[in-house]
Amino acid sequence: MDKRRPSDLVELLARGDFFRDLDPADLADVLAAARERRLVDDATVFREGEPADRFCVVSAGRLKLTQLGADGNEVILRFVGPGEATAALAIFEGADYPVTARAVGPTTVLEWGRDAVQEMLRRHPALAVNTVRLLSGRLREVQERFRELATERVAQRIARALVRLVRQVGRKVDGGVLIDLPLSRQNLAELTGTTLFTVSRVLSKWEELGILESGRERVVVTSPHALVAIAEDLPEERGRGKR
Amino acid sequence: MDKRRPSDLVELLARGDFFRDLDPADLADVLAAARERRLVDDATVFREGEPADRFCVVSAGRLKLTQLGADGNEVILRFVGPGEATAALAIFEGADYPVTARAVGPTTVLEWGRDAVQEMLRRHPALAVNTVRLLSGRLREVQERFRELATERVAQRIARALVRLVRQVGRKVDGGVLIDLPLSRQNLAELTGTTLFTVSRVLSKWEELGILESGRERVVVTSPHALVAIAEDLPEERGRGKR
DNA sequence: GTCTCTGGTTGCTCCAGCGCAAAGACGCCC
DNA sequence: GGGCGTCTTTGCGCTGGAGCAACCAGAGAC
Repeated sequence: MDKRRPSDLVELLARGDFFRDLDPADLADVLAAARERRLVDDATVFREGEPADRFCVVSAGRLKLTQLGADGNEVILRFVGPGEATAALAIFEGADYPVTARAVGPTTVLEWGRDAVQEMLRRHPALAVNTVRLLSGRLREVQERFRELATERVAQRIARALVRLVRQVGRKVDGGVLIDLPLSRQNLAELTGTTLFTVSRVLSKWEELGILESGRERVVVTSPHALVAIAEDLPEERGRGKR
Repeated sequence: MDKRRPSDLVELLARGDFFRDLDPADLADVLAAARERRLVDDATVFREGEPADRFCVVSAGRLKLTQLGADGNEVILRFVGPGEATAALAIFEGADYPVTARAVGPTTVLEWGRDAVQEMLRRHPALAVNTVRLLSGRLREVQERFRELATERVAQRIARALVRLVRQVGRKVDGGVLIDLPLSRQNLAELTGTTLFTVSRVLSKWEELGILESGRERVVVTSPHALVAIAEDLPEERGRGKR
């Protein structure tokens, strides 16, 4: 993670969601305009409400995007992994960041100021299309989660969150898939709109049922299938088709 | 609403969120590529899951965007008024509509096929920026509502929904502001992730308190101030600062 | 090894809000 | 203007899950 060479970064960007379809020469250009920033665990990249003046791509590690409610309780909107972009709205004058971004573990990000972003967009019109695609995807995902929150019960939402995390940061280990991210009960609660108590209870139950194993900030899904069944509210396994 | 002339439409688009910053000549061009479609109340423009092949701007009336959950219960994502665009993702090949759009009352929309949209984008790069701005705005709004749903209680959410509706479709009448849209308890429930029963109870209480007057599919806010206070959880009025 | 700190568990209580049923009120159509 | 269908209200019971407190466990720190 330390001996990162420019060519690695070029490859990362080429694979990422924002700069794809740019040829390597252009990527090198783009990269030249970036500033790399190293963050320690839990460092803040930008804060909700601040004027959005820079656009950012994770080059290593991971970011957590959150929003805070009135009385201090947070909501996790999503995690941003290597190659992924965030703060696309930094393109405009006058906008504020709608979320706070914090590092999950040691993390490095590439940042571009607004001017640089606009310059890039002008030079590479394909980027505009990528931006739109990216935003559409995010929008769809949040809408989806909104619907879930509005219509599903807690267990189902937790199952969905876990399934997503497995897909996003799952790592095969023996006995199952590890969610490769320090993930506390509190975190899961903030992802699903519930409390750490309820999450704890639900996970305990699933552990009894052999669906997963969990420890301190650690979840290993041993039966992804069963989890999906719960997430999708399929009658699977025992007839738990409640609602 | 019937004797709509092209010049009216040009003006509508110029004021709308998607085509702003185009000059009238270009707008006429753009308009020439559109198809106008008249819809009766509750007619479907497009359905969740269908391949997204057309982009659309409301020219008169209003659309309701919904998503359905597993067992038939719906969620209302937002209303789309005259001049507003929707289905921006129709720009891409292969995407499906993530929501269903239905007319609220007699409505007319302008539609463009994907090819036409891409042609427009190519000819008028400013449109790409508008698209990004538009999507950013939507994203921020949904994220906001997600946070509310995750952290706030029902009454507060209903207050917020009403405040938004007042801003969006409020019409001054004597004694307050009418929400100019047939709005049933069920609708409010689908906007706020609750049930029509709870909405009914809450509205009754507020009616007693003199905050609003409501009838069949009709809400007149008589004290917007009080409603905002509830929405923002300010200590306002009586000391009801629960939570 | 022990101390401390953070995170997890679990029992208990309580209540916001859901779900249902039955009755009421409106608007509309013929 | 009478009937009907849709929307609304309200009482009642019930429960999912919040909130708290007390306790437990593992991981560093020293």
